[in-house]
Amino acid sequence: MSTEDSRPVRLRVAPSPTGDPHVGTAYMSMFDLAFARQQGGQFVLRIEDTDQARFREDSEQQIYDTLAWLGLTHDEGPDVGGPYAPYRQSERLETYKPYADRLLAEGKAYHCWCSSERLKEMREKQQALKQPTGYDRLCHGKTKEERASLPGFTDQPVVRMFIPDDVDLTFTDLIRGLVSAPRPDDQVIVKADGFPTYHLAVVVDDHEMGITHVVRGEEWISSTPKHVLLYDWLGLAKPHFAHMPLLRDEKKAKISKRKSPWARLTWFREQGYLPEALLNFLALLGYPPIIEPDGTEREIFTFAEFTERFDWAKVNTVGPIFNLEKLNWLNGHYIRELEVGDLAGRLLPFLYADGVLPQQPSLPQLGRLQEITGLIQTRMSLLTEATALVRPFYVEDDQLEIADDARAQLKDGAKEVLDAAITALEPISGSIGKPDGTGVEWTHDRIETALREAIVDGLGIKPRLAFGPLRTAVSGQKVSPPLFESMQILGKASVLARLERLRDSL
RNA sequence: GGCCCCGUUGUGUAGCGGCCUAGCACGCCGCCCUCUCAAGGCGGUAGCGCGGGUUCGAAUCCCGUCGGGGCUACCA
Repeated sequence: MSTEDSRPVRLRVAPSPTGDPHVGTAYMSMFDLAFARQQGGQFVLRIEDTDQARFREDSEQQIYDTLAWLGLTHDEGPDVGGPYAPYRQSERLETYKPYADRLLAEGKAYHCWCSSERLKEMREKQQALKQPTGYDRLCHGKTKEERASLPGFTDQPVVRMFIPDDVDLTFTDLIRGLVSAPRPDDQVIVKADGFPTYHLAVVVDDHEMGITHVVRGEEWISSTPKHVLLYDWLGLAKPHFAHMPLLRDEKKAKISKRKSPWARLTWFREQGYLPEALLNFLALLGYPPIIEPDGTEREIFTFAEFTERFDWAKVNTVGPIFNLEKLNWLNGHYIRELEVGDLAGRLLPFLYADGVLPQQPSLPQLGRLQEITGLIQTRMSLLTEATALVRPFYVEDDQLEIADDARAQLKDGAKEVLDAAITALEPISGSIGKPDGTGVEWTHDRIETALREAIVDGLGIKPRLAFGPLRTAVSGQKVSPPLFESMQILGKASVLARLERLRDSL
């Protein structure tokens, strides 16, 4: 496998549009892209839609959207075109036919008219006898007429590979070294509907598109001998193979969209994950952190840093379990690193969706959001968590909902505390100050000082007890962003109205 | 069942024959800070699946065993 080493490096990701894009697609794409970029090569997106039964209309667009969201942009693909178009297998049907015909003509493949019922029966019999399953070659060497007289015949034949006895079961993998794989069955390469199966299509397309490195999940190891055989039969240069470990769920099974919500790529965006956090997290699965020159490890890094040091040999062979807790921490970390304005902007779609802000927020509303964001930045691990924290700042004072648990924790002295707070805050001017910036009195410092004097010193109540009722009054919640800063943002009128409202309800 | 891949704390990983009384991160627990909750700081918890070898010496090499996973489709 060295004759093709001089070719420009080209990698591809080849998802099937059979539903929501899978997180594994992003995982593969990231490693593809990293290596392609490092080598100055190209990254191709090919849509493998040969399975007409499972095809889903909107799936392809979602693949574009989610990969773009993650910044895993392809150089060539159905949507952007490229020198090897078309990039959709369903549009390349005529491409595969000559290859299949050639195999047929050379006796390396043969027609098979066996009905699916017969094949099923045969498999069950083999299973029952504890035999390895595999096609029994009933159709091999027979003409259609000869075969038609036998049971289990269908009119439309498939094409099968005729696997030789001495088929090479080993191949070299970039990640695993020398790998041996199971002996293949007489694999179907063209279906009765004329569509190629994955095995034929992938080999032909990878060859025609000049793919030099095939990166895919570990589940493909067992199919690789078939592909190697096809390359050899067809006289094509073989690509390098890299079989990535399989992402697994907490039960250690291959992650599936059925069982794990996070198998769906769209889920992450919906949940309020940052694409940079997800990417960083994915890079940590089955791959070591960056080791600094001084020997310390660093788990937080950009895609560019990852790309720079990327090495296939460092990819682990163990399937990592997808651990949401670590992702959540990472996401929180990335949120904290964001510029406040940037974060506020990313919050907007969620606040619209949750009805906290109108689609066309006013300038003051946006200005207030900027201030609030600074207060809640360390208090979220997901963007979706902002809603509950932000909402109290945008509801009318008499519409503020007081949560049951917040009301429940109010002690007997709450009314007294609220009264004292109102009295203490009344004298502070709520004016917005002079144009030169002076004259502002309603600041969190002033508010805090006044309240401490009145309640902690004046009433002799411990701080944590003193401010609980105020927090409940102002935010309606048991926990909230810092109280005095919140009061500053809300403004004097609002704060007093809320304090009075709670007091009056007691 | 058959074939193949894999096996370091709960999770992600470092380790590639002596530097390991096994490091780092997340999680968890405790303390500090503190107006709540976070964030932050400090400390703690827990692991080389097991059994044989090889070797002066094994988490690192070999064998077996057990365990997990994948494939076994006219799905990818």
